[in-house]
Amino acid sequence: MPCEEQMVQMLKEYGHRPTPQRLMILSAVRHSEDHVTAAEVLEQVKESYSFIDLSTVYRTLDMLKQMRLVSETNMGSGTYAYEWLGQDRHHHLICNGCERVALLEDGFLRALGENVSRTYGFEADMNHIVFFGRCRECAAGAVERS
Amino acid sequence: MPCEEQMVQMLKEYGHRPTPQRLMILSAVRHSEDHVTAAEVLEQVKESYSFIDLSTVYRTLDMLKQMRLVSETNMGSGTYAYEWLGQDRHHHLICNGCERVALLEDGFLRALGENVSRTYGFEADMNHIVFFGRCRECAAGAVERS
DNA sequence: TCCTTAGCTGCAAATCTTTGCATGAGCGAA
DNA sequence: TTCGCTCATGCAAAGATTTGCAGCTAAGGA
Repeated sequence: MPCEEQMVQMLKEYGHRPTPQRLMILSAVRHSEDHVTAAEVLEQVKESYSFIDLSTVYRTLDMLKQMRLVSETNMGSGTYAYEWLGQDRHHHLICNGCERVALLEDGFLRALGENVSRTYGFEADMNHIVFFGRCRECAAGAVERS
Repeated sequence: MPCEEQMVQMLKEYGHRPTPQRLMILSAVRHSEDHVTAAEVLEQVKESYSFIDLSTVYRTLDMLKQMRLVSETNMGSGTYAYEWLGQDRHHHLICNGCERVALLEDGFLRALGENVSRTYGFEADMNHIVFFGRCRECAAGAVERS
């Protein structure tokens, strides 16, 4: 009960209309365990409303990103993952060698964000950052790549 | 003279063949003042070799990225910018509000990179990072977006 | 309640990037 | 130098995301 109303309120606050489509998309992202792609959101919403269009999903996700309710992360090969920004901020380290995904504690980036803010007055969105690079094993394996 | 040979050497070292296409693409990126897009590289290479294909450009840029000779940066609206990684590492702060692009000194990220390396043993590519967020002015302007 | 206006949506098309495949070009061995 | 193998390329098609547009809808004022 409070969840949906809260969302409606939030959208209005930002001058956005709380349309059914938006609420469905919002709910789909919010109640996902993990990152989701736009296509996955589409599938999920289609279960209750089959006329939903992918472009609407993208547009809504973009809006949610602007509102900082959702993070958008480039996962490498041309796809984006979206994630609800709950309390537990976290980030990723993706290895270009073995493609393993490791967790990066928020502390590192929070510190950087504050630093940047102090220096440049720029409020960086440090919500869900991905750094690409090489994990210990692949770095040791030296010169071998894809 | 040394420039081209050096590149050939580098490619071979990594087990890649120094084909004419690759050398042309490489040269195009290397001698660009600023970031370039794949399409811009294509145009430039076409001046000397009109059969070059966009997919070859993408594939080569990807290879150069793996070799850490070039950085790939998501510039927002679905396009990527590529840049030769010379001595002067730098990064960007892009405002989601006014789309202005500001410079971020390398020191901030070098520190973070070393920190991450120490803690996780992960060698992050901190070559050309972009953080999105809000600049001072837009943050002050509060609730107004796209 | 009805009207007006601005904002949204679905659809279709455009962009940008990636991938599959057959042909062709480099490189080392003989 | 020639042969054979592997890697690269160009082309075409597939994916993923963005954009333009006409019709539809929510929200506030009359």
